[in-house]
Amino acid sequence: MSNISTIKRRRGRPPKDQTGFNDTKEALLRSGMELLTEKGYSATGIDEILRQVGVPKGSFYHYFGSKEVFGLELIQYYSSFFRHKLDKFLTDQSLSPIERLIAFSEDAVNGMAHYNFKRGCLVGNLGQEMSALPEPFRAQLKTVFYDWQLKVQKCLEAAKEAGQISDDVDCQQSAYIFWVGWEGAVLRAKLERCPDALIAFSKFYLDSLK
Amino acid sequence: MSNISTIKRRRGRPPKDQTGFNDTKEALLRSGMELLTEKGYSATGIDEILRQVGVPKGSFYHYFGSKEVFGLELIQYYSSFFRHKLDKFLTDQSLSPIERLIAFSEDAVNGMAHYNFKRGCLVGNLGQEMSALPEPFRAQLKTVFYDWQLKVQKCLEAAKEAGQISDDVDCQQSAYIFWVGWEGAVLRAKLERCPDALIAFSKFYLDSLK
DNA sequence: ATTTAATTAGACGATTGGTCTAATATATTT
DNA sequence: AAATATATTAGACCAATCGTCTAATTAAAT
Repeated sequence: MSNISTIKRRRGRPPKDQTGFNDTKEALLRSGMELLTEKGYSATGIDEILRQVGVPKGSFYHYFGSKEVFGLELIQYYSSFFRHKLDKFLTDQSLSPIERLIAFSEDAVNGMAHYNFKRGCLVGNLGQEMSALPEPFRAQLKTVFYDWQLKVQKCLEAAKEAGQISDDVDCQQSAYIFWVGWEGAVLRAKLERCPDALIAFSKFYLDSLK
Repeated sequence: MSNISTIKRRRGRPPKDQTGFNDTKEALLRSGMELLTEKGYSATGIDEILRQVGVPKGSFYHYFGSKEVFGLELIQYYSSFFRHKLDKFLTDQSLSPIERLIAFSEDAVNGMAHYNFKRGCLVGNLGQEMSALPEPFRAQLKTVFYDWQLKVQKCLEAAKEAGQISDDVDCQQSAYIFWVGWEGAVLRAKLERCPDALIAFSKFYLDSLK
């Protein structure tokens, strides 16, 4: 099921570690990311995360003041993970701008297929749950979407420059629409356990740019 | 907050009621619909529904064998509620086919605004939560989407007939896309607590039909 | 009048969620 | 090296949640 390391940690203050890399905290975030992209915030219990990582509750509350704080850090964690993925595709100079968008969407299809369409997008999941979430989540999630939107916008501008898309396209607005629709497609792909919605939306969207 | 009737019910077998209308069961479904469209399945507790309606647990488990059964009935309840709304707009003969779609989306904007963008779409919410839900939910949700899709498809075919949209439009595929994107827009509207996404997607979609 | 059916009332046990304090081990200071 | 401070784990604890089950109440059916 999951391949998170469950090495037993020693009690007490750990020996100095110049790498500055925190194993337990990292593992908690990784596990949280897995579980929350699958089931969302409310449906995921702390105990579940703990069990998966193999640490007791004390560790969790040592690193995170509460589930809410954990959630907020997780958004950051996920968003920086996803930002890299986006950059990898959307600034790939070996591809034309439109090819970059296609590459991103193909990768997403593969990614979702890899987990049998059980995992979606953390940001989308949390957005859907918004009214059950602590209010501070909202601002954070909006910021993340805006960040992603900018990256798509840049890519569209490059496409326009290259004459791949119509001059009439409003790149900012169109990038906004992309994420609106894309999250809908991810949702639907999870429901149908198949990539149809992702593929269909991607095609539909790219056609609209001509 | 909520205006569900919390009339105290009498204990014991109720007097015969030829209307066949069940007050308590109806109230539980109504309350469930409110809470689940806001917070989803996992985040909503049975006790919360009970409290809102003002009945004890015994009543709940008298009418519904389990939370799962309740959820499944709720999907039916919501879907028939929504079907009426869809029909009201999408078969309104006083409007042109495209105007019907516009009317639907305007009504949705008003509806969401009315609840301060806290409530979304029950079916979308549950779709997002899918991996945390009992498996029988999946088939039911897919069926509902298919039903809605057919209604939009009919409307698009009428639009084509009337020469309002391009002959090239694949009405079935386009109706599918509509719901993919629309659910994304609802999600986003909830997150941003404003109708921008709904309006933007609606415009974008209609433009694509030309 | 008696029995049967429908419904509410709410106690109960198992499980889980989140918080908090104590125990333990290493680092730092003197 | 003894004393103190810091980092981390261990897990007790209480409140809430879920689902079950029995009793109580009322009306219908016989």
